Amino acid sequence: MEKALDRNSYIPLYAQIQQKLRQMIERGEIAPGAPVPSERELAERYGVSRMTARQALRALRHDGLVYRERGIGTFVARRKVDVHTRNLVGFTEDMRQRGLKPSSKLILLKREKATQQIANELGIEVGEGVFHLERLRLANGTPMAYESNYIPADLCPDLDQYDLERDSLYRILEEEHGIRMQSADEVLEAARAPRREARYLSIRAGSPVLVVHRVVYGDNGRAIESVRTIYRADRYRATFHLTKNTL
Amino acid sequence: MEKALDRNSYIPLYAQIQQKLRQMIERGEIAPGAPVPSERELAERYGVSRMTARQALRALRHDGLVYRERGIGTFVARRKVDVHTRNLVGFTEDMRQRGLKPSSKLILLKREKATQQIANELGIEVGEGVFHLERLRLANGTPMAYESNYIPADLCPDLDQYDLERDSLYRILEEEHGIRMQSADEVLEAARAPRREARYLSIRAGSPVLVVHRVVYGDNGRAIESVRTIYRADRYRATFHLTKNTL
DNA sequence: TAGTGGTCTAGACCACCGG
DNA sequence: CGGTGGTCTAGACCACTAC
Repeated sequence: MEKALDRNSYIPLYAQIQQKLRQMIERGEIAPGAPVPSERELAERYGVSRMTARQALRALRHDGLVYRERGIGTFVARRKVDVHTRNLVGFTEDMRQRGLKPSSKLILLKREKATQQIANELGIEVGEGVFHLERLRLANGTPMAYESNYIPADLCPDLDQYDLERDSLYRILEEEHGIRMQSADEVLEAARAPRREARYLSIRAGSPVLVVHRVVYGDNGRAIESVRTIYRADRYRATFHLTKNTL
Repeated sequence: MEKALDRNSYIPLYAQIQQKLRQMIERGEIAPGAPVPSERELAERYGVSRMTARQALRALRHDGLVYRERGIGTFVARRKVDVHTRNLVGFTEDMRQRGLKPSSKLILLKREKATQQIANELGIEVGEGVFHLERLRLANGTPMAYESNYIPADLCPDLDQYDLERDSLYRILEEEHGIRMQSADEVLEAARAPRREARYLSIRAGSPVLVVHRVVYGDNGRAIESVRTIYRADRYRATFHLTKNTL
């Protein structure tokens, strides 16, 4: 039954329960609309307090996998649209979740001084060092997006030492520099493709594109990067799951 | 000092604390980057347990108003981009949050039988009754978006009795029929404006538009509506706040 | 009435950080 | 060292739902 939790693990108990339930749901062992074990049942089954079981269910609800009805129970959500949940991942992971093979072509990697606008977005002073990174992003070998990043240079002074065609920026920041993303603000708009980016994307200048501007914050509240991504409108749609903030 | 909570209110204690803190932050009484009272301090100040104070801070973090650092404290977030948090609100409330005056022009309100696609999106059977609602949405009197809704008819059989030019659909569903939204899936893409909608929006056919498809779920997990909104790209940008799901 | 989720208590230990 | 947030306990009462 593999019901036991590892109480010595560095993974919190609620996260272990969450993980088990997530697997059961994603494998289809619990059908959409069918009930998930109640808080009290989970608590008894795994030998934890009800508050701990509750935390697992709350996280699943936040991800949109279940919905909860007072007085009735917790049920597997019946999703109607394709959802890749878009949980604060980079291009590399985003493409993988969509079943596509990501790759990159490095266009530019240069240390610059922050302009007024970039400084503002990153919460640093004008003139401070930033890395400016531009990459063409491909999915299964064809152009998907054109991405322009600005990263405060002091966060990662050796960024130009890495192979940013093959490596993931987020992986470098997280695994090599211990910088973890915690949240992000995103602004999405439709626009006409500028000539230069259109050429890289193999589309006609003026074609509609989806422009995503994202500022990512680390767990110390500092802005980690400001990135503008221009997606081909015919190849990319952004998906989100929204919840009422009664957490 | 107005520190007291109303323990007889139907508003939970954590929500009352959350509300007070939110006000203080939005009024600028606590500067960006400055610390918010700690969990233990809030607990003592308001005479609640630490778990209750914690729940208030967790909700504020989910909304992106604060960030938390283990071993240090909780701080007011330094936001870099304009954020209207887009917390599962309708057009009416969205515009108000942006400081614009919303209005509507009713184009169509008709009871129809669900097509395969609509039935699929709403999780009902093909041929079941749905209301089809189309409205031109204005902000400060100028066209902002063209919206096409489908709502299961059994949720609100008298929908055609309301004045949907002046009333908010979400208000009717919530206040008149007790149907509360709980979550939604959204898919955003850029496209060219179709001729018909372009005319309503006063833009040229083929101009770029932002297309938002949203399926809203109620607190019983049922789909409440499926809506496609075509926004003028030059007037509208969608904003989101994303958080790592470590709630 | 029995079961559910929502809220709340009054503690506890831990890892982490600053001085 | 004291303070912070992160986790966890073992209860409790409530509103709500279904039977």
